[in-house]
Amino acid sequence: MVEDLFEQACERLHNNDYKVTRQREIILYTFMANSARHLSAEDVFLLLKDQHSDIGLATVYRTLDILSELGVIHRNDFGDGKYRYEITNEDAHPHHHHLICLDCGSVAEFDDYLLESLEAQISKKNNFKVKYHNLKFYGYCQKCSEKT
Amino acid sequence: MVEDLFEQACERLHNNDYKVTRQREIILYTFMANSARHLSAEDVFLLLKDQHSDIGLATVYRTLDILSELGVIHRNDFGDGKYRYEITNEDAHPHHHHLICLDCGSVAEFDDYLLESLEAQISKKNNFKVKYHNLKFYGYCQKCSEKT
DNA sequence: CGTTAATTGAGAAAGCTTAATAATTAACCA
DNA sequence: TGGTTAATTATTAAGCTTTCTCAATTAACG
Repeated sequence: MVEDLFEQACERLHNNDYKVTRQREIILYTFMANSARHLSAEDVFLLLKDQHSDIGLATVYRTLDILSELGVIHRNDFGDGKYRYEITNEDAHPHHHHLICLDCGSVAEFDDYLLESLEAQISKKNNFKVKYHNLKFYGYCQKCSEKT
Repeated sequence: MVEDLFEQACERLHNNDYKVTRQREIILYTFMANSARHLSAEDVFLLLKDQHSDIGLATVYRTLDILSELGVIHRNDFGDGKYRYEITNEDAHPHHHHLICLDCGSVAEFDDYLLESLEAQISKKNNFKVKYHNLKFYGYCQKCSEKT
């Protein structure tokens, strides 16, 4: 199952004329090992620093671009000035959206089955071909609510 | 009505110990005169270039921060690397969300009355105090759909 | 009006991301 | 299996939006 994700990613690289390089493999494994987190480019770079200090920051950025273009990872913008990525795994963790705490910055998740019908309505009403949507709720998580 | 917006904004500045300066007035008028657009800081700066070339870019940024903090304008992030602002006018143009064309970058709008109940559900289910939400649909506008 | 603290303009600096380039390497084929 | 070729890489510099610094200016209050 986990291996499937890796194999699938390599296949996508191959099918799109990208080479399966050591650096790309390592970055892929990093996302698989941190599937619960939302990693920025620098997060990834720092995670590699000990074991793979030869991998440059620019390579991390380029790899994140390619992997998100291929849908292997998903790019999020939580409004904190940097993009954050998470591995895509529709089986174990289907399409979802985010709850962002305005106080501590923590990110929780919720699934979005409720949005499907809304998307159809919007498309029809506005003559707009929706490809994807993006929904974020900002507020205060339980911990931060209790603090005050 | 239009004057109300201006008066209201000045009042909010005053109530929050901000001064009503010439620069802030001019930037406010710029937003009122471009209520249909989503202006970036540089857009505003360029609009002022002819008549008010003495107003610096830093002042524009600072003013946008204050006005959006006070809710006079609203800050949008359409994912193109810069923030875009529009004047808030709940009477003439109630709370709404955006349809962003992946081809030409145009931004259309739709109202969001459908989201209110979803927000309540999310709050309850996740123990998360929602303050506001942000919904964007990405896809292709009618024009760009017809091109192909 | 004079005083005072906020605001301003200009330019430097920060922070994230993207090029440029010369050296390295994955992938294909003989 | 080894040679060839074009993609990929590390490093460094550069780009872009936004924020900071600071001396000079100005709005607001009495």
